[in-house]
Amino acid sequence: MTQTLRAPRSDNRLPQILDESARLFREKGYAATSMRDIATAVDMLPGSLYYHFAAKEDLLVAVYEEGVRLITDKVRAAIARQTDPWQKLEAAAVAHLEALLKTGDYALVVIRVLPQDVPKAAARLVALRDGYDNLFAQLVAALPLPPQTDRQSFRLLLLGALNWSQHWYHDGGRHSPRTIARSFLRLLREAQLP
Amino acid sequence: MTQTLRAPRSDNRLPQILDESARLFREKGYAATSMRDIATAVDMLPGSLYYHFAAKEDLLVAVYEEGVRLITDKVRAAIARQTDPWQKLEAAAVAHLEALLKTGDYALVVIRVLPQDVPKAAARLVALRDGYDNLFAQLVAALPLPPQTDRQSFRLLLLGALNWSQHWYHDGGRHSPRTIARSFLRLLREAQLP
DNA sequence: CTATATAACAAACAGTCGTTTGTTTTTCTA
DNA sequence: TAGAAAAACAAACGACTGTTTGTTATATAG
Repeated sequence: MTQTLRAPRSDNRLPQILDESARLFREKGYAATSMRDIATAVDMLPGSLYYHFAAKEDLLVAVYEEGVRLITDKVRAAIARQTDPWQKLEAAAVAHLEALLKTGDYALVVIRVLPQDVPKAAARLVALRDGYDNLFAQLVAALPLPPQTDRQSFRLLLLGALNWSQHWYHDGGRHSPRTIARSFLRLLREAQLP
Repeated sequence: MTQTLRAPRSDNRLPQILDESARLFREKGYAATSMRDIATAVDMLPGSLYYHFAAKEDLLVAVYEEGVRLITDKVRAAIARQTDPWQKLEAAAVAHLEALLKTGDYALVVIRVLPQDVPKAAARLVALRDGYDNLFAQLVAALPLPPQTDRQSFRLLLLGALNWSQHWYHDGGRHSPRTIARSFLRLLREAQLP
């Protein structure tokens, strides 16, 4: 067999394209970010981007996938270090929020760009998010809660509040992502204590 | 004094323009909605919209203001019917969520369009939102909570979860906006009971 | 009835959009 | 070092963008 595929060039600029795309998609949103914006940011001509991505939507999907992968990895790693169900959930919440607010732009794109903004790729984005949501559903399922507790609402309450924090969080604030996540969880946990 | 101002025409089409703008801004977002989209929806020519609004941004601000007014009115009315602090908050949460998920498009534009999407009007939008947030801050301040409770986190947790519900709520679901708001509040309240 | 403010049309403006095409430069492999 | 693949440039395509301008129809007040 002949080696038909060549190794990618060493100074690959694809990461840079993704980085700047993530930054712009997060800052301005998907629709308001033009391919020319991205091209300018990476110091290329607009057409050159189409060597790496067939369409603007594919560029977003790539950023989105990387964002989901990033959050998922962080949360999985955080969970693995704990054994107690409540501590697992707290670790997950902290990791989730730190991924959103500290990791950078990829993660924020995931919760800022709506699937409906990218009709042709919407189903793919929704599937990616659902897979992640399932992670939290399992954590909540493992909690020792009173039998009448609505675990779905519990998950939606926590995850919604965490995701919404992007709108009011700012870097120099009194609370870090870690303390925010912890104080949310404390408010929720005290409900279930004797 | 002479009457220089004339009464507006009876079949004023301004409400229709606002309605369709709200619908489109909610469905597609601000950037992805064109003036031609709106003009088509109200069966006008694009240029005719500029008789009513000087710019696209002004159209958004008008929708946004109406949205804030709508939510605020609903919540204020709901609060007024209650006396107990917890019941006031629950009534406010229910009204808030019903305004978002049942009232229509105006209210959703308020939490779906980010101020940063409209640079020239951003400050105005932020001010409108802050005024509304203050309403909830007062309700939380009135709650009989243990002294060590972080009331700011409490408010952000509740309001964030309520606002995020737009992303997963769908009309035919098992839970109505009212039951969602109530179950969120129950999860939060049980923490503070003896 | 007529004057006038209201509200729309009709048509275009310059600029930007995502994308395509053909060509050139750069880099790695054999 | 020659050849090929990778990665960029250069330039344009048609469609669409927010907006402006001049004109026309319509309703209402005097």
